[in-house]
Amino acid sequence: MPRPSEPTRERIIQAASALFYNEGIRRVSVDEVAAKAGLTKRTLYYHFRSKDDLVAAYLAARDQPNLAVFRKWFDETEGGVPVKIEAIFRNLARSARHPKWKGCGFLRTSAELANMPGHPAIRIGAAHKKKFEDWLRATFAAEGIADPLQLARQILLLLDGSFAVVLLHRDASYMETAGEAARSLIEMALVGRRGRRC
Amino acid sequence: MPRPSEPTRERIIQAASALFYNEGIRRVSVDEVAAKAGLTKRTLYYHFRSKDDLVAAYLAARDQPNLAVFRKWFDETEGGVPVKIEAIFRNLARSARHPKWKGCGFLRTSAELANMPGHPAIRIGAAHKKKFEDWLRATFAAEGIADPLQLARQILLLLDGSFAVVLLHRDASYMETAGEAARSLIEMALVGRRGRRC
DNA sequence: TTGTGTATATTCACTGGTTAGTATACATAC
DNA sequence: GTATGTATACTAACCAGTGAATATACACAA
Repeated sequence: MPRPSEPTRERIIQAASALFYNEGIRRVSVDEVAAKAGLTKRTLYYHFRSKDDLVAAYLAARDQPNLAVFRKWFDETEGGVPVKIEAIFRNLARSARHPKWKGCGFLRTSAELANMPGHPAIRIGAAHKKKFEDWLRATFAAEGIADPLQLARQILLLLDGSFAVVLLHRDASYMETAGEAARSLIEMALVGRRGRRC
Repeated sequence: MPRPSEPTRERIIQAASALFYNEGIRRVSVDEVAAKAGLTKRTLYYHFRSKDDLVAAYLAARDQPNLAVFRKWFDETEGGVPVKIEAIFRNLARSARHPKWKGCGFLRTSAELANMPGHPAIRIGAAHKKKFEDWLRATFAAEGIADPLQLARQILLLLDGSFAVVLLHRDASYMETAGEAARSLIEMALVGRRGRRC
């Protein structure tokens, strides 16, 4: 089967994704990934230059799907922007209650590789979060909010904070608390939109 | 030197602390910790039952000092509670600009050990964050805020979010953004304190 | 149609290094 | 002479990456 190169590469990324997300980067060996993908380590090294490359590919494969889910949750919720953003947190809480949930793969990888600041996987994670931040910023700008970037960053901080806190305490209700804080901040910014006063 | 058992144990924890915080848990070997402490691995295993034990001791040693720093930053700042809390974030931003800063040791450990939910180190991390949350709750309760626990958790989410985001982007200004969000939320809660209306 | 060269894809078996934890013995202090 | 504390030397497993060989598909020539 020399020709169909893509399915093999895809299969390796799927295997790596499951293992790296569930057990962490350094805890998973290249042999384990290869075994899970149903091939040998040597074949894996034909498709990826190094383990670091594979880690980067694992995160790159999660970039678009993750963003798409957030947008979907936003779009499918009826109501104003505060409610639609809060819905993202509520849906996230629902995910986080599944026993296999283990936080945000991007953040956990950046925590585990904190001593390698230039690592390709960290750059991919940073770019991913920037994309989400920019989507929030554009959403708030369309609402006429005065400082949409500042608000976008505050919501992002609440979101990533809830990933960290829920992972530590294994208590998904923190995500709903974060969602309420996010709604408050957005509503406050909307009220101040036209310089209204009490 | 058989007698002075405490200094040896202390020295091991100091060495472990520096290495685990800077490089992560799984990246640091017990041999490295022993070497940094100036003794052999066998001696280390006389004082600690296992590497997991040592990791737990590393976090336990950071519990009280960390909380003390936050309280100090709060106490030494002039002004109301919103400003005093914001000062914590500003001081944290200052720390985070030092090149050796690598986020919150508790959160990074919980991210790295996410597949071992009952690990003693994770329990110590969770207890640490609960103590901070409770200190915030008591502080807000003393101000007569209606739901002090909810507000405490929102501030905690912003704090831990800023640890995660700043570690990923290496941009400490997110901490100041989080501080402004925290101040907004507290001020909003203070205004609503007596059920005031516009 | 058939033979053949070449790029693609895969495997087996290995290297050199690391790692958590231990068996045993030795030293010091009281 | 016994508790405590330290060191040497070891085990058994693991792990990232590689050398050398092999198998398949396809393009092109005879």
